Amino acid sequence: MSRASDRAYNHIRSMILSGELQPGSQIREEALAELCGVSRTPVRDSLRRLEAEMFVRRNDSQRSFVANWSLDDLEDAFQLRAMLESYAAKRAAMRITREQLARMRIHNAQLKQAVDAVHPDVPRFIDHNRQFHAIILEAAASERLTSMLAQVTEQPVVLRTARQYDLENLRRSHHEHDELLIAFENRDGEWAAAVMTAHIRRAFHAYAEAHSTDTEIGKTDLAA
Amino acid sequence: MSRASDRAYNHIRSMILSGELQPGSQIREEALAELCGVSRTPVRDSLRRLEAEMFVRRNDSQRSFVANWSLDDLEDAFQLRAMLESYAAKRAAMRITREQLARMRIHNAQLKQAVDAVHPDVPRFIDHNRQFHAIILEAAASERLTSMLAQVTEQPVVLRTARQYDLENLRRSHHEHDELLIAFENRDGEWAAAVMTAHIRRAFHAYAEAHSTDTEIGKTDLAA
DNA sequence: GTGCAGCTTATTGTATACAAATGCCATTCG
DNA sequence: CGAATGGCATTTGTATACAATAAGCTGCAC
Repeated sequence: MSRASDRAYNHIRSMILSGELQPGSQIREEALAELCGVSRTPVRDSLRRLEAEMFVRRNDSQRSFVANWSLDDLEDAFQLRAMLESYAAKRAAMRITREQLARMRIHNAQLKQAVDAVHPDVPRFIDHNRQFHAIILEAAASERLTSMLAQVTEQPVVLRTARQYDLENLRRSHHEHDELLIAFENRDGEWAAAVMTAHIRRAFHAYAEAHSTDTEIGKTDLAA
Repeated sequence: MSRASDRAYNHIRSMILSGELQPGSQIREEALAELCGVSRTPVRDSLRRLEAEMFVRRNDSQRSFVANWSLDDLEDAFQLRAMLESYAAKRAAMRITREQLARMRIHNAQLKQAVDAVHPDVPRFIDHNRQFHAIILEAAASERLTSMLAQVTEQPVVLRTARQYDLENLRRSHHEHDELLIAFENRDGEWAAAVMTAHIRRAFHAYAEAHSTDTEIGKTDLAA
């Protein structure tokens, strides 16, 4: 982390994810270099990486822009995520350890608490949800899969405002996680994969519905 | 293509795929820079890209190495490829044009000729096969999918010596392609996806079998 | 007033110099 | 004799300078 290159990468990436760098806006190496307090060299390194991860795009005259996804792109990403994460579940079912299962149960209990409390804490839910899924990926033990999933899982925050999923949906996630845990305990990869597919698809539909009703955000952010 | 950076990228990539740069061997920026006739800067750019595409790996002290895949990694790649390419087939079924179908038929006829001739021409088969699959990807029209598939489709040549698939297997590929074409004509995405899954899986099994009997290459190339 | 030409400016590409870090080897001390 | 340590060599990281390219603008001609 002490490398300027890594700092620049993380900085830029988080600026994209947080929406600080707006989708579609042009990126100038010099400007980012000043922002990160480094020279253009590490910024360029970072841009190449982010480009490969499709967070950054370039036009034919080598100008860089923050990726701006259409709703189609987004649905495509969710489809890919459903497939990849189901595959992860299948692999994980064969390899997962008791210790990993225990950690998953903890996170699942925590995310349940987060939405069942009198004052629901959605960010906390999101965090434990993320960790729950991360353990599956860890158990799947495929570097390639991990890097591919990163590309379709992390998305700019402007496209998934925190309050968008209603609590009912969040609670259903919790129950689907329960079912995943049972599938893992039985080391039933097919079952785990099927549950995961349903889980991700449902999440997307909830998401798409929330956005189709929210015409204001939908119109402005999802326009090409 | 006139950019030194692109030239370096293509050069290094092809050296990896051809086996000229052996899996596991260390990469020194300076050496590659001389080889490509450029400075270290574009070489570094290329290495970052190739790293993101998992053709190049780095240890914890920032040294780069040509990726060296285990048999497990390879099977993993094929599984991913089966999923991704099935998804491509599904998308393609909805979008493919008459013109694209026509081109696919031409390539399929050509690859049939290549293996049915008195002197079978395996490289020619491979080329038309590649183009056949490329058209499906083109019809699927998903950039993300395209870049992901590139990572699991292109592999060092040392791991797939030209003669490895016997002609019988190649002919079966031709017939599976025929079935894909019918599925596309009927715009039946599920069918196309199912055929594609079977197609890729069979190809992997033929491949794995050829390699398990060829202990010499298997031992030397697939060792960690 | 409109369109094109050429220049000006902004931005990226490349090379090089130097700094930092890593690995290797030899030397020394227990 | 083995392990630890210090310094040297190799390799990568970063900054900067300059070259090349593309965009934008100004002014001229029609």
